[in-house]
Amino acid sequence: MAVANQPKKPQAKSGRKLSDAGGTRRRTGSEDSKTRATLIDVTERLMLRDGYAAVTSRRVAVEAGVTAPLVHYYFPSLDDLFVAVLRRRAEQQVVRQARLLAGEEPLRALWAFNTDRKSARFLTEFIGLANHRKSIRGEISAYAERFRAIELAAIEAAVADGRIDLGGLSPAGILVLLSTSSRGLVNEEAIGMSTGHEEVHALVEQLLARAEGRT
Amino acid sequence: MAVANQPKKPQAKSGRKLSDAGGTRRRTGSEDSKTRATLIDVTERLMLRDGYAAVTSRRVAVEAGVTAPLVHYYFPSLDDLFVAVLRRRAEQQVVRQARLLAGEEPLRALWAFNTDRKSARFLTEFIGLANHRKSIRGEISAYAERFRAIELAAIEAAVADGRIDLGGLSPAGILVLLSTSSRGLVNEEAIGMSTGHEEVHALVEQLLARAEGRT
DNA sequence: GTCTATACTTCGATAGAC
DNA sequence: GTCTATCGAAGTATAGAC
Repeated sequence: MAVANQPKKPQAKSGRKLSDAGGTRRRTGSEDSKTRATLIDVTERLMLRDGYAAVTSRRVAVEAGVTAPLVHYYFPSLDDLFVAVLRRRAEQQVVRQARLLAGEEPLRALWAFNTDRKSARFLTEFIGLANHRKSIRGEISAYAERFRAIELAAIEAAVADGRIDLGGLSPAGILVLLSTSSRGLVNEEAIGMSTGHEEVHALVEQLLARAEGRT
Repeated sequence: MAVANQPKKPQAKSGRKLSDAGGTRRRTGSEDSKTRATLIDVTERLMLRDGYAAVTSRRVAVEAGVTAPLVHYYFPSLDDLFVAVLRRRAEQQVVRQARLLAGEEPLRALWAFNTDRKSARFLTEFIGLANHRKSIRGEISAYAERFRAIELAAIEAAVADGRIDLGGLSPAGILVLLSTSSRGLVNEEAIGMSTGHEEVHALVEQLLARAEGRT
């Protein structure tokens, strides 16, 4: 008999809030702790290598050489950890993106930016995460939309001053088409698919050449 | 968060095997059991609603109104369950796809087929799963490549007999471009993104009209 | 300010009773 | 052919010692 799982306490049931619901906030590690940064690094690596579902406090702890509870000291809940990764990454990307889009060939830059393995994989993981953890969905889609808005503005500006010529095609349409397919390509590649990939790259290059000149 | 709880068994560390590694296969439920079909139904629903990471034997059991061990009776490991979902779904889709692609407007059919919410969400979940559970990655990408090959053949045939005119653009390139972006669109939509979506649909319609005629 | 001890829950999976 | 009893590992999270 013994030990059949007794009904435990009502116990806050892990209600998926960021940090703390509204009362007694538990203590957290300082923003500029080296350990904290390491935890974010490790989480990034895990997400890229095995997907968001592979991120657990224990695994992050092992990879970082610390104990699991320490992870919760810096990030009370896993959602907090994911959000920290998202924010750090987004801040870095905003800078990189601005530099790239300012050049003579914004479309080509966009394609390069979005086919970057790391960026594409990240965005995909976060989209999957947004679907799974509704509590951080808003944060994720807000960032994604923000990037898109910046890119759209860059393309529209380039069309306006004649740096690129889309032949009358919608800038927003082209942007989304390129963004989504670059992401898709990288994800397919990651699982070993390859049919048609070379052809898309050639096709896109052809379209970019037509819009921005040069072969 | 669910995530694999792999037994630490000595068992050939060569990675997960489907069903049984090589000896004593445990008993399994019959292929045509009603319960078995229900478990696959429930798993599909869970994957669509909360993502692959939300699929646990316990959750599946609750939703199906059975006990958790019964899930393992039909599907010794969770990977077996995922593979069953994949196979059943793929078989259904092959039929649907063949019917659609045989028509006068294969490109339009392709776009419709791939922007179907359920299909797109599924493929995305399986790609994520392939990344997370490497043991079934091959199975997943093999199916995806098989679908792509069929689609490619359909497009090439349509180009050959003049039903569509791609203006010299690569059929494989166009195919991958449409497939990846349709999937991306659906996923973005699922998390609440919308910038540029209308424009892509219009853009694609424009391109399809050019290739297959008609407005 | 940082980390350890530890609680409690849920996981995948198995053995063997019905 | 189906389900109960139960295991041991791993999961998130909290309290309180340094």
